[in-house]
Amino acid sequence: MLSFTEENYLKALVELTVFEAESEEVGVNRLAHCLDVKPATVSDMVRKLKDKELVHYEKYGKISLTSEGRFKGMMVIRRHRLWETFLSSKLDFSWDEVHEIAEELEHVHSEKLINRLDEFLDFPEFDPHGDAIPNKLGEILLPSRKTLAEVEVGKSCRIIAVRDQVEVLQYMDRIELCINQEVTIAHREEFDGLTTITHGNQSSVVSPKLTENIFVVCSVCSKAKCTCDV
Amino acid sequence: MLSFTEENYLKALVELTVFEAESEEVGVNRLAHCLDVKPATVSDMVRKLKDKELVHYEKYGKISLTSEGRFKGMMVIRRHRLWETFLSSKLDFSWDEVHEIAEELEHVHSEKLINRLDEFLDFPEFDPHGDAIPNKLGEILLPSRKTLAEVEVGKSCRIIAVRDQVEVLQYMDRIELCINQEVTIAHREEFDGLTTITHGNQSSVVSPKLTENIFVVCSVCSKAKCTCDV
DNA sequence: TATAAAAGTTAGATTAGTCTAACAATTTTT
DNA sequence: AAAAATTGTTAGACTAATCTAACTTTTATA
Ligand SMILES: [Mn+2]
Ligand SMILES: [Mn+2]
Ligand SMILES: [Mn+2]
Ligand SMILES: [Mn+2]
Repeated sequence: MLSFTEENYLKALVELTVFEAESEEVGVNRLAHCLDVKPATVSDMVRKLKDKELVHYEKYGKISLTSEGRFKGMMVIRRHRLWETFLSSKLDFSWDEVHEIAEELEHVHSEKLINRLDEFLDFPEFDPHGDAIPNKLGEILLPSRKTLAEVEVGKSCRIIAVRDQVEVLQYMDRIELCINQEVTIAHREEFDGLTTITHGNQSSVVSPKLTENIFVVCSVCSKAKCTCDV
Repeated sequence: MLSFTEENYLKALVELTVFEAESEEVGVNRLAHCLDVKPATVSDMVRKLKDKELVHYEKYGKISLTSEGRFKGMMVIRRHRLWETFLSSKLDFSWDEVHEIAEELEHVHSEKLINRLDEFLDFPEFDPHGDAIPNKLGEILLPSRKTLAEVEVGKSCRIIAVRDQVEVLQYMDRIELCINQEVTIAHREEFDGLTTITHGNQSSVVSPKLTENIFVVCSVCSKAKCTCDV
């Protein structure tokens, strides 16, 4: 059985090498920063994960997941996102509250529990932040998506996901932006990226700090399967 | 924030000094046995819990809970029993499966979560094994109850709770005994305590190993409030 | 290509929780 | 009340996860 710590390393590795997907491998410093520990700590731990055949790694080299490591990490993310969905849809938590609680729930190991929960929730495809939920085989839909910061002036798009950070989520609530909403880029200031968007009957001026954390697809694509460029 | 380990010590102390209630205090050996660790380990840990003002304790003396320790321990039990109820009533787990999973879920700390869960379950009074669920103030109903082994021959009683142990629960399923069921003591062998009971249309011969783990009240009393002797 | 910068490793320390083995205090029995 | 049994404590060791500080390797740059 993996410890909390080991599970968190695998989860971070999936996020860095599968979701962010600049590359399938990652350095010690990057992983350390992501887990908020020192590189020395990661150096040690990665050796342990290698002994357990959860990562590929050679001294001074890059870290990547084995297929077992990837599966185990994906299961942590599956649990995290299913619990977030449960908290949101059954216990009426708001989307900015669920992450913190799911950080604990994701480490409850019972496989039967998570599959029953999945069924109880009617096999949801996405969590409250629009992130796809891996299935019990560890497979996940990775829709091609852009950030709102990348959409050209004049174009329209639909929000399909948001980075799961309390400040982002609360800010979006405040200006009444939400998932599935149609947004049009009315104007973008070259100087600082300040963007004027229209959504619903409103118009807001937002900074890249927000737009870089909002993921969109072009308006005409279906939420689940969009593969076009916005 | 308390660690898993500290929470398990407090939970065990509540079980020994509140529920079993031979006495409000307990020795190092007894607690060690209950937690499946060595007395040396408990000696150390109890000093730590004393520093945190969770227990009363003097070297070579007995251990007892402070009111803060009692409250914190009671909250662990509240979480345990609410999750067991959730697993049983919402996710269709059988009563012998829920304990193991609740041992992990009970350490998820969010107070808001547990109060929302309580509401979602419609404020249940008892868990699937008939044990009362402490309220958010740490108060709990401790109904006077006997074990089935103590009921006299010829008398009838109703099962209100069962010790939460997989083997006991599975055995009861097998002979079709369950909570709220009416049972009559038809005969008891002096020699070895083997007891013949009638329940429903059946009759079974059961040993003290079973009857000592089944809690009952007299038939006419209400489940929740019985204070009479069977 | 030599040097500087960045990235990564190692050694040694710390904390939590556990153990065994030896010892000490308390309680029970004779 | 002395001896025996039980109960509890301490010392020393171990593992997991972390840190800092010093050192080494790799990469980038002048
Ligand atoms: Mn999250
Ligand atoms: Mn999420
Ligand atoms: Mn239980
Ligand atoms: Mn129970």
